[in-house]
Amino acid sequence: MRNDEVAQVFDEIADMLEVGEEANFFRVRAYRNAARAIRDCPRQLADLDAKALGEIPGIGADLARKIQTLLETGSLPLHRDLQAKVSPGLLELLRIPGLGPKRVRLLGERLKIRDAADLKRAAEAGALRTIRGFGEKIEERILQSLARFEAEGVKRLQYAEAEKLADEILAHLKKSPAVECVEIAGSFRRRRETVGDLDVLAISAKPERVVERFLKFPPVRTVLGAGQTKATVVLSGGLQVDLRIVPRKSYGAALIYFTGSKAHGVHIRRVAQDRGLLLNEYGLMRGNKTIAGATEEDVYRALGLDWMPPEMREDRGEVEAAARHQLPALLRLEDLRGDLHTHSTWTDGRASIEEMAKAARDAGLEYFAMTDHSRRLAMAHGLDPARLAEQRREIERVAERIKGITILRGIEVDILEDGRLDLPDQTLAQLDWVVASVHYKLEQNARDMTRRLIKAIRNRHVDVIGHPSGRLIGRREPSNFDLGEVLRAAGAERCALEVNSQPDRLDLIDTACRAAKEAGVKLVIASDAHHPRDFALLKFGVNQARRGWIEPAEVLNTRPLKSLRQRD
DNA sequence: GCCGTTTTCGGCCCGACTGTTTTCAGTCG
Repeated sequence: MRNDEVAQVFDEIADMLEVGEEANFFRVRAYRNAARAIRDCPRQLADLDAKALGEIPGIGADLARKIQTLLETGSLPLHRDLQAKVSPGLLELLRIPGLGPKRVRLLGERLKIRDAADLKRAAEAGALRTIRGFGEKIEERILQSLARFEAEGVKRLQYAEAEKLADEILAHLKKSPAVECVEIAGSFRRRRETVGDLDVLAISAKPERVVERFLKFPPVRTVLGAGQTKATVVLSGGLQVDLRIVPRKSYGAALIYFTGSKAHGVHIRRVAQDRGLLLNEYGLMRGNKTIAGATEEDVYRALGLDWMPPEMREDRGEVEAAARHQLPALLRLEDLRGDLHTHSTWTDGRASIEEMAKAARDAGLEYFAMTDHSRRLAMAHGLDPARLAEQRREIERVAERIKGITILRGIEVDILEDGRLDLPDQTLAQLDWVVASVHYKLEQNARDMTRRLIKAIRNRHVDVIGHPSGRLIGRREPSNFDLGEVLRAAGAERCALEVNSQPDRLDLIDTACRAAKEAGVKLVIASDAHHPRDFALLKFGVNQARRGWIEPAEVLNTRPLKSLRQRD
C-alpha cells in the first residue's frame, strides 16, 4: 500500500467515527492528523520500521501498529468494523456543504438514508424537515448541491487556472473606493498546485459596501451566504469564493489566519497559548489588550517567530525553524539565469529555434538548452543522430544571428523500458545538456521503475531526470518508484532532478523537492516550453520548489553558465 | 489517539454565520 492509500484509510476511519457517534472528538482528530502526516511523509511507510513510524509526528504506538497491519494485510479490522456500521455512500454526503457528521448521522438514523440517491428522494419528498434541526432552507440547499455534483462533480482547479480568476476578482474589487487593500489568502497564497476555493481578504471601514461590490462580480452564480463582514459565492465555473473584510489593525492577524494552512494555524495558536496569549483573526491578545495584529511580521515577531513565506506554512517544521531563526532563504524567480528544458518545431514544439531564442532572451534569461525529443517519440518526430546533427547546425546559425542569449545544444532523451537510453552514448557525449525522461510504460511496478530511473541516472552523460514521476494533475497518477533509492543514486552520481513547471505536471512535487534537499540532490527548474510564451511558466516551478524549502544554491540553473554542469 | 520545559494524566485552536431555535447547535474555514 502506498502512503496516500494508508492516509485515505485513516481519513475514512475519522469520518466514520464522527458519523457513528464517537464520543471522543480528539480520537477523531488523531486519525486526521495521522493521515496528513502520512501524506506529507516523503518516504514510503513500507520502508520504515516500527521505531521510525513512531517518530513521525502524530503517529504513536497504536497507529504505528495499525499502519503495519495495513501494510502487511492490506486492511484493518477497525476500518472493516466501521464500514459495517456506516455505509460508504453516507460518507460521501459529508462533501455536501451544510452537511457535517451530526446531520449525516441523523439522516441515517431517522430516515434510513444510505447514499446520495436516498437523500435526493427524501429531500424532494420534503421528508428532511421532519427532523428537528432541519428546515426548508437546508433541504433546498442540499438539493442544489446534489444537482451541482451531478452536473460537474467536485474538482479542484490547477493553480494556473485559479490565478486567472484571482486576478479578475482583485481587479473587480479594487474598483470600489470602499476597498483599502485586498489580496487572496488561503491555499492560493500558499501556492498549492491545486486550489479548491479562493479566500479573498480585504481591509475596509465600510465592509457592507465591499460585500455589495463582491456580489456584483459578473461570474457569481450562487450566493451561499452574505453577512456584515463575510460572504460566500459560487462562480459559474463551480469555484467557491469566500470574502472576509477586516479593519486595518487586524489585517496581519487575519492574513495569517486565512492563509493557513489549518495545521500551521493550529500550531501557532498553540505557541500563543504557551505564552499566555490568545491568537485569532483579529489579533494577538494578552487579556483584553491587543499586542499585535496590523501586519503578519508584528504577529509572528510577538510570538518569537520569524516571518514565514506562505509557501512554507504547512506545519512541516517551519514554525520550529522560525523560532530558531533558521528559515531558509527561498528561491525566487529572479534567481533563475537559464532554462534547461525546451522544444522547437524540430519535434513537438510550436516555434522555431530562433523564435524560442528571442523569447528566452526577452524573458531575461542568460542561456537556455534546446532539448527536443529523441527518436523513440515518433509521435513528436523525435530526433535520431542524423537529424540531431542537422539541428546542431541550425542552432549554430541562430546563435550567429541572435545576440544576448546562449543556446545550449541538448536533448530530452527517452529512458527506455529497461533503463537504457534512446540514443547512443557517443551521440549524447557531443551535447551540452542531456535531460532523460520516461514517456511510456509509466505503470511499471515500483521495483522495475526504480531500476529504470537509476540506470538512467548512472549514465555519465545524463545531467537531469525530466518530470521524474510522470504524473499529470487530475489525469494521471505518478509512477511507482522508491524515491529514497533514486535520491541516493542521484546524489552519488551528481545527477539533478527536474521540477517541471508545466501547470499540470509540477513534477517533482513539493514534498519530493524537500526530500531531494535533505538528500543533497540538486534540482533544475525547467519550463518544458513548447511555445515562446511558455517561459512564463517558470514561476509555477519556482512556487513548487519554494513549497519544498528550496534555496537558490540548490538549483543548477541559478548558476552562471560556466559552472552549470555538476559532473565536469 | 497523541503527547510531555506543568511528562504517564489530562489536556488537546478559534470565531462567524446560518437556520432553527427561543438560547443555541452545527457547520465551515
